[in-house]
Amino acid sequence: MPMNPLANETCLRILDSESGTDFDPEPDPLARLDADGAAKAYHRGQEIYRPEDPAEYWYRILFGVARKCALLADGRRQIVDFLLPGDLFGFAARRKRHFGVEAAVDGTLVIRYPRRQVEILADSDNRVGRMIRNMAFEANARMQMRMLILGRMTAVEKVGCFLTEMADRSSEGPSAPILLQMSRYDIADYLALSIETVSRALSDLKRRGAITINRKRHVIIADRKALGGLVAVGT
Amino acid sequence: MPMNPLANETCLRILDSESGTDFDPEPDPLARLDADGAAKAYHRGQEIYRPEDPAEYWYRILFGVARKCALLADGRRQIVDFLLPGDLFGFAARRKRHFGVEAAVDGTLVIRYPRRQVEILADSDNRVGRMIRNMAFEANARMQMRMLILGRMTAVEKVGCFLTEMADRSSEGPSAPILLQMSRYDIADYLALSIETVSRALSDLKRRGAITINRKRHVIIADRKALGGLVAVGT
DNA sequence: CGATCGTTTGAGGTTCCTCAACAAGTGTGG
DNA sequence: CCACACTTGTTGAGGAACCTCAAACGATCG
Repeated sequence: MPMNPLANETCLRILDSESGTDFDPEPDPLARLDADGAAKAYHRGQEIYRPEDPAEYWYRILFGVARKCALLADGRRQIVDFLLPGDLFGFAARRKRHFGVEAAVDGTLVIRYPRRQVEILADSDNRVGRMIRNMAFEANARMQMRMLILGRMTAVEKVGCFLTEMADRSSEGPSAPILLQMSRYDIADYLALSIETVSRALSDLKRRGAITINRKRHVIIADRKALGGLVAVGT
Repeated sequence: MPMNPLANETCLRILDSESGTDFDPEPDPLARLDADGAAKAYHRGQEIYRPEDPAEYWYRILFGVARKCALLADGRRQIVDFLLPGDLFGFAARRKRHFGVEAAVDGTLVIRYPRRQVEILADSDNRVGRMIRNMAFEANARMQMRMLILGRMTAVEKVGCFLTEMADRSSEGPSAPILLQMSRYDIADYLALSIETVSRALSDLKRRGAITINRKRHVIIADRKALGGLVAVGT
């Protein structure tokens, strides 16, 4: 079945205790935390947390885009994940993180919860615990899909997967035109490509009629099948 | 600080509720499950579960090595993780998995727990829930490190990281000689390289004196610094 | 208007993959 | 015991994919 590995996975990243988890009536138990949360706006490039910061908070994007990234000493950068509205992030076992998170666009709005509060809530209400576990499992599955993309796909396939992922994660639905809020630099570091290759891949997809592009960051998927990197059965 | 990103992360993959997690006295609450578990031996290449199987069990490796992998329709394969003794795997939110797991060596011994039992235990004992959460967070951090390796490292760096990872995950300690139980094929698919490139990278490291190799699968790290891909601070 | 940033496109170079041959180890059957 | 097939791993030659360097373009902003 030809499908983008990340498609239809991402819509349920957070806040979706329904879908398949058994017996979980309450839509969002974590909402109870919002009273303890502090929201803050960030401009593009501003750090939300650093890898060396003690992991005393969990965060949730309310608006905008953030990037979770790792840096090598010689400047090589890998964006591990894009964080979109609704996404919860910042957990760490053992209080230590290994990645930094920065706003990828101006005006990114982030709410912050004290980790202790969340832990206490999780301990007192096992639906919360289960929800957090499932969230972590989902995140894991996504990361694993991304490893397949990073490791075994060509440049054009990577960009195709990226576009369908963004379409599927869009709040406006998977068929809406895609507004790429992040720069080509960010896309390149997300896909482990150079910006030039990203640009060429986009031009290539456009030439083939798989997408149309207006105003540089506005992409419409014309032929979804022409984009997806096919994921196979597991024999 | 020059360090292998995966080094010293992996020793605490499972069974380590101590280390940094706050207030968790019991060493392994999951051990209580062993009564419900069924152990089984697998030969090399035998499937432990398929991606399309309903996720009704969790598994733990007792002996041997397993590989979690994804397959593309045209034969491209990505090994997402190697599972070593002690590693717990097979969780999925929403009962659906996206990867298969197969034994990578003959005689791999795996114990299987009914998912319901684990869930019930997690709900009844919030130390278990916390432990599972932390496990998932650790797994996540590892996957993210692997993305950096897959995306932004050269072939030789990848192989170097792989060797130090295997050394650090070895039950015999990080300084013991490394017995590579998996084939070059598996290593290649783990690192997203071709087998030839893996072979050449190993020869290269040997030529430089970073490692010595006897009997093809027996590697001794001579100069650990010469292997590691340096992970940088997060600005 | 010039300056800057983000993006595209081209030319050339590097890394890694593919194809191929070969070597070493292992098991099988005569 | 050897011959043989088979698997696994190494090494070389050539080619493809992607990166680097460079130039140019458009948009935005002072």
